[in-house]
Amino acid sequence: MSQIVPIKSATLSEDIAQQLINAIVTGDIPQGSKISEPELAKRYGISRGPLREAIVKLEGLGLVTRTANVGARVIELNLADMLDTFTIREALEGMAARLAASHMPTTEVDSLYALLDKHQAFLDDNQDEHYAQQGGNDDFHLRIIQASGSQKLIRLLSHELYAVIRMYRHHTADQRSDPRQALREHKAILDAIANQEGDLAELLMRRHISRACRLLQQAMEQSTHSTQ
Amino acid sequence: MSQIVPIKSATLSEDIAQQLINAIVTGDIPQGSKISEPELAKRYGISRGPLREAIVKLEGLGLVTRTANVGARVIELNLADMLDTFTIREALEGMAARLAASHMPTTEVDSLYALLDKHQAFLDDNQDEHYAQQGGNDDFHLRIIQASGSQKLIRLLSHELYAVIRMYRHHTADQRSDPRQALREHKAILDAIANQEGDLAELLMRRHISRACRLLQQAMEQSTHSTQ
DNA sequence: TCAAGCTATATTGTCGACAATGTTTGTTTT
DNA sequence: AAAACAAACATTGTCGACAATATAGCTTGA
Repeated sequence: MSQIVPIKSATLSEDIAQQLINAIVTGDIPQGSKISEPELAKRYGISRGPLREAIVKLEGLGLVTRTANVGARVIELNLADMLDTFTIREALEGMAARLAASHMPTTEVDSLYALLDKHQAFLDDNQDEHYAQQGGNDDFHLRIIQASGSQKLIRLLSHELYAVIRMYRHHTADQRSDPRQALREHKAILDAIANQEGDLAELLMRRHISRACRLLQQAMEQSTHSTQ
Repeated sequence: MSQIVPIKSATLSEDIAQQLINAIVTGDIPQGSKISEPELAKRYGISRGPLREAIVKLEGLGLVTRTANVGARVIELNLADMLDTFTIREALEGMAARLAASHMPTTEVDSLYALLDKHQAFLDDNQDEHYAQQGGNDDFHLRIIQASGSQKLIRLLSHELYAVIRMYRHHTADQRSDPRQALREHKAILDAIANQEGDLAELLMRRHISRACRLLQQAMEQSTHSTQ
């Protein structure tokens, strides 16, 4: 439970915040565990000042909860919270798809089609399936979010929600996703965006996320205790 | 530009954060202005430690932006950002209405009908019209959000987004809202929720917010310079 | 033996001071 | 006179120490 790799940011506080985010998302700092300021300060070799600022930021990201005069704890993952998280994601990312349908330039549309073709090739070759399944999936989604042009959507989704979502993925060993089905859905969404059909794009994105949610739910119900 | 009323919270940091939120939302600390740590620390009679933690929290709420080694500034209100904000609100609060249609107990439905009746009475008597127009409006919306049962929706909307929305209201003098039309829309939304028609409730809520957004937009375009 | 209260310990919250970075002012040079 | 450099100043970032609160362990009493 370590990996104290300095990320060299402008300020110690940001640096530590990023390290803590990584540590929590990957499970390096386990869910539900207490955040001890003296311990972490010693581990990272900093004082408690910037560390506390980082913790306040984590609270804002919803990765830890704080109680006055008691301290911070990493959130605990459970089914209800996961469903809650994906409800938000469905609403926001559906809206992002709608906006992308109006805003996305044709060059970016083409670029995304190329990306999906690459995913298709990965699947056909069965080569590095995991990439297409995880990173590739996020890649597509993040670019749709970017294309929405909404600064607040970008921040809420890319920087805040996705931390928790990745945390759920990391903590759910078995990922019974169906990459080919996901890719089909991605293509349908992109088609709608290319045709500037905002309503349809939103609808398809919401269904797509809802389906991913159900898959994750099944995986979680399967391994109720293996996730601790 | 003062009002240093202690709010007596468990911790100085929370206290100051709440005071700063109020000060920014009401315009006591003007939009775009620099947040000087020494100045504020002296004004509130605290040290810079808890003040900085409060500022980090404000950054998380999107009320200030920070630059490393330079400091924090209050956000600047403008049309694009307002439209962006209401886009998020439309997506999230639409989802809240949908969930409320499934979750809201009949007792709460009745209670909300009573609330709307009270608003109706206020309007008919033309007595304290401003209350029904502002506080009452928020009252209704916040209770729908509560009824969604989603902790994350409640937090995102009630605690984060609404701060910025209130800021826009405070900074836009002329509020050409049509309280009677708003009330009609509220009733329609509540009807859909009472009938457990989630799709309809979401649709109506989104239209309702979209309309409020357009009204605010007109008011802002009117007084482009009076809002500074 | 268990519960309640007290004491000792550890952790969080706050403070003032120092270091590092940005900003402003004044000077010099072209 | 304008631009570039330098020094003085102010602000932010970080630190270690102290105060306040919570937790753990021990003692006492029923």
